[in-house]
Amino acid sequence: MTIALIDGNNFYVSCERVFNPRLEGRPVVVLSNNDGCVVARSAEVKALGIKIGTPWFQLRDLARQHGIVAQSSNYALYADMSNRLMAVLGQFSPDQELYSIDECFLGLAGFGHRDLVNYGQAMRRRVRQWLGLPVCVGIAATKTLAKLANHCAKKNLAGADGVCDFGRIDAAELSRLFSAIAVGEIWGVGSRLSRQLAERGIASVEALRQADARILRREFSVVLERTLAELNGISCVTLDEAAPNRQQIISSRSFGSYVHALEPLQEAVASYIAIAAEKLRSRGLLAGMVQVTIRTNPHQADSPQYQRGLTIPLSQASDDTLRLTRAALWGLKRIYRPGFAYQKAGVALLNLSVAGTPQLDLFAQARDNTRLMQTMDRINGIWGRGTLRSAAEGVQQEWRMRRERISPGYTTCWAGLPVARAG
DNA sequence: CTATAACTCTCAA
DNA sequence: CTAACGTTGAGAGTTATAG
Repeated sequence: MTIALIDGNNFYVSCERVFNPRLEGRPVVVLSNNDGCVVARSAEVKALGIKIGTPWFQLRDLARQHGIVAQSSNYALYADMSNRLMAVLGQFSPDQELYSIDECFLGLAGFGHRDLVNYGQAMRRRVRQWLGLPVCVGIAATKTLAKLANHCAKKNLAGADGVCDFGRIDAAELSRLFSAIAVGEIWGVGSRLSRQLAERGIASVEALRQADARILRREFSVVLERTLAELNGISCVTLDEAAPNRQQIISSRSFGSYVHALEPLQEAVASYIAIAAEKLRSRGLLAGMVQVTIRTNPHQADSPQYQRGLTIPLSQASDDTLRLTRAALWGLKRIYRPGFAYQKAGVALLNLSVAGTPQLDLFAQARDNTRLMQTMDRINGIWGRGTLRSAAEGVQQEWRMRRERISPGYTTCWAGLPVARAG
């Protein structure tokens, strides 16, 4: 089996640059929701040593000093660019697994072996020409190795020019290459495992590859044992083209500023339910349980802390925003305590089942507002989310998150387009 | 006791 | 100007609970 992993370079930053070429060559970061932390960095920012996840307010001086441009994240834009990216890459293989917003695997079985580097370069050229986005390509025998090859392509290791095919590198050179890569770069090896492995003298990819499977199994987990097999070219993680149905749908956000009273919390929870329920319906699912959570700011250690959640089972699975909202607000009332500065609320839809095969409740009373929901989704699909919404979501919504540096919805909203004035 | 639900921890992007 | 630290999803392993 041969698998390619294609990954966007600095994806969010690159999306911003497509529509704002003045950002080209300048240090650019994209911030998380609420303009909180750095979630994407241009090469110039990485060169300054700024780490992913750094709170933006800690960077103010450095940013001024180096002229760093910060953008609020614009997920509508990135999702739209992602769809286009996946469509272009899908032209290169009948077997495609969408893995994340900027990554996909392509199955390259039966593509021959000599031309794969060229084939990868062809992908890069087409994506660059059609979308303006830079990507890198990793090619290898397993998903884990393809991810690692992609890392090499990004870092220009082993003479890669944006494409790295482990199939073209001989065993001795591969060993040398792997000895120079930290074990934490491996897919599935996070910070904790890296530390524990290092304590046992396993610090590089090569060291892990040479490790004993039984010992890894005993001292760590099945997962790491699988990773080891994958590193040695034995495929354990299959290419999944059909995305499985969701097990849960979550919508949670921090507030733009602290919230104390119950009413704004109710508005936020109702709004988050509306978002989650819309996603639920778009996937043709029903929720059997609704979970609601609220919490204060855990970073503010000296102010009173409170965190609670409650899961509410529904008598009958539903995709009706109004019914789900009632359940969530019922739960919120039970967990809410006055006297705290709430920083975040969230909802989750759980126990999901496929619509059309409902578990009927003999004693069911209320009926879902199916037609109303369809109408609402259609209107909001045309005019934007929240155009038609339940009164529970509120009007002013002062708790809404900060997005002070948002770019226009270039591909998703007419108002976002720069207009050339006549005369 | 077992089976499962509920919860915690880890990882990923 | 202030003050300010993300979101969503999954799987494995552990603990609590029901029968």
